[in-house]
Amino acid sequence: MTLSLHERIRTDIESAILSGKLAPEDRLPVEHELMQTYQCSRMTVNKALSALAAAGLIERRKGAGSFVGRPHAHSMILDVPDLPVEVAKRGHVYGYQLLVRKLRAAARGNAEEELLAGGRRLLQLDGLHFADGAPLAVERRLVSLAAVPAIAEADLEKEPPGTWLLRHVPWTEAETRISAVPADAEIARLLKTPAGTACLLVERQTWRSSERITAVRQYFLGTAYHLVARFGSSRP
Amino acid sequence: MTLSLHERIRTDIESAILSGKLAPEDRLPVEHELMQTYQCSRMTVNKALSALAAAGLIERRKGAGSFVGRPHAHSMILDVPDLPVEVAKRGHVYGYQLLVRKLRAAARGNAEEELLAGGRRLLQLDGLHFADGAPLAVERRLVSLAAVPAIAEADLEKEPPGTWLLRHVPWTEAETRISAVPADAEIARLLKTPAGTACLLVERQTWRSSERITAVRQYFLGTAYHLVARFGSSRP
DNA sequence: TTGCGCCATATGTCTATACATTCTAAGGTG
DNA sequence: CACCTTAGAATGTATAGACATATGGCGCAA
Repeated sequence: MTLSLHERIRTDIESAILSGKLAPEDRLPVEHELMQTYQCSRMTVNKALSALAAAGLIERRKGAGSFVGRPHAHSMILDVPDLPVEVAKRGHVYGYQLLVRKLRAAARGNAEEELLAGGRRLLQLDGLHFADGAPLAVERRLVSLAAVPAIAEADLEKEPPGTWLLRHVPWTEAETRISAVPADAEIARLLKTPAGTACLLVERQTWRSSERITAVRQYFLGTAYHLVARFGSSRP
Repeated sequence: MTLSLHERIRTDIESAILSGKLAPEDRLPVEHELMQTYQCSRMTVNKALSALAAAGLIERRKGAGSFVGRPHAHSMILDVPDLPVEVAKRGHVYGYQLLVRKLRAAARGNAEEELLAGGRRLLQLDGLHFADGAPLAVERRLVSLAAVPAIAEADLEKEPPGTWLLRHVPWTEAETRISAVPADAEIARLLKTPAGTACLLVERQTWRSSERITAVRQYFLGTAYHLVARFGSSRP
């Protein structure tokens, strides 16, 4: 793969930063120096530096120069995978079974559900995810019909609602809460495991510019699933 | 705030996509059309579209055109906070107790430990995190003395090693694995909870440009702690 | 009808230049 | 010494043009 010039400049500086050759707060060469170094026009250098700034690796200050940004030491990139894809990637056969499909109003007094419903009805979708035929996770999802009317006609028997939503509904904001809980009687029955088994609980809500789209609770069998978050080196 | 022209083009298209006016797989106007629409040069249009492509909102195919991308599993930002700070933020009093401080060689046959040690010795640091006096998490950490010789002299009785490392050792890469496990006998005893209690297990390794620095396992009391990850489309 | 090659189309990259905007530091003044 | 002004430095934005390269459709030939 031959890199274009601005890509080469970008990766050169990127590796200098990641290897520690350039420390946080260090000043980068100014654009005119890089023009000399790479024998190219300022626009090309600018494109490389702008990309690094967009990625958060450097900070550019008009009139002052470009500086290596401090690594925001407290935030990592968490991949929020599509389950069928993720299961396949781990070499298993994915399966899905829809258990409950129910059009209903928001539960009275449940502020979460009322916010999600937005005055209209909710579609409740409960289901089971399987890996190699064994239960992997129980999913309880609510979808706002106000936000996604099209889902009323979707065929969700084979394709899990998460995948359908991923393919049809763009979102602008999402929040995921991760915790560990013991399986209650029903979760345990569905996952074919003793009650009290440690489960990874993933709760996620998604919005499209302040309009709530869906809220989901996924109970993963603790021993069968894990999430991975990364910082660094995985930059496209 | 007055947007520059390429920002205006970008946000125009972005909102058209997010609002659903432009559906996934739709074709965008070609660059020359946008030049007409906005009465600007091709470079300006190109900058706007390139930014959208870098953000994953659109896909550009040389020779074919630009297309709205399928909404895909966005990566989310996971806050991995410093525990003392996080506990204080939730309004509790933080405490730490060092249980084990042991200089030792890597366990024979344990590939993980041997990689971390890099031929030299490891510092093993086990401890307990408290919130309002109640056990919150058990931590088992290994630090490479090859990478961080200074930690041999650090006072780690009061300050947890994670905080010390954060303040003294820059790192470039980290990987966190999150799962749910039942507490074994020892974890349960330390957390003052029955054996088998659901615990959130956070395993993290950090590197400084391919040199391993530290590996840590933290067992959180499931009912007392959770992690939050966010995705927001608002770019700075 | 099928397959191959060509060409219009669309994006990718780069140049050279121009002017705007913002920050820094030097130097002069009270 | 403190404060203000100002010149220069550095990035931000935009233009017009040039050549490179991948794509897909159309027409021609076997």
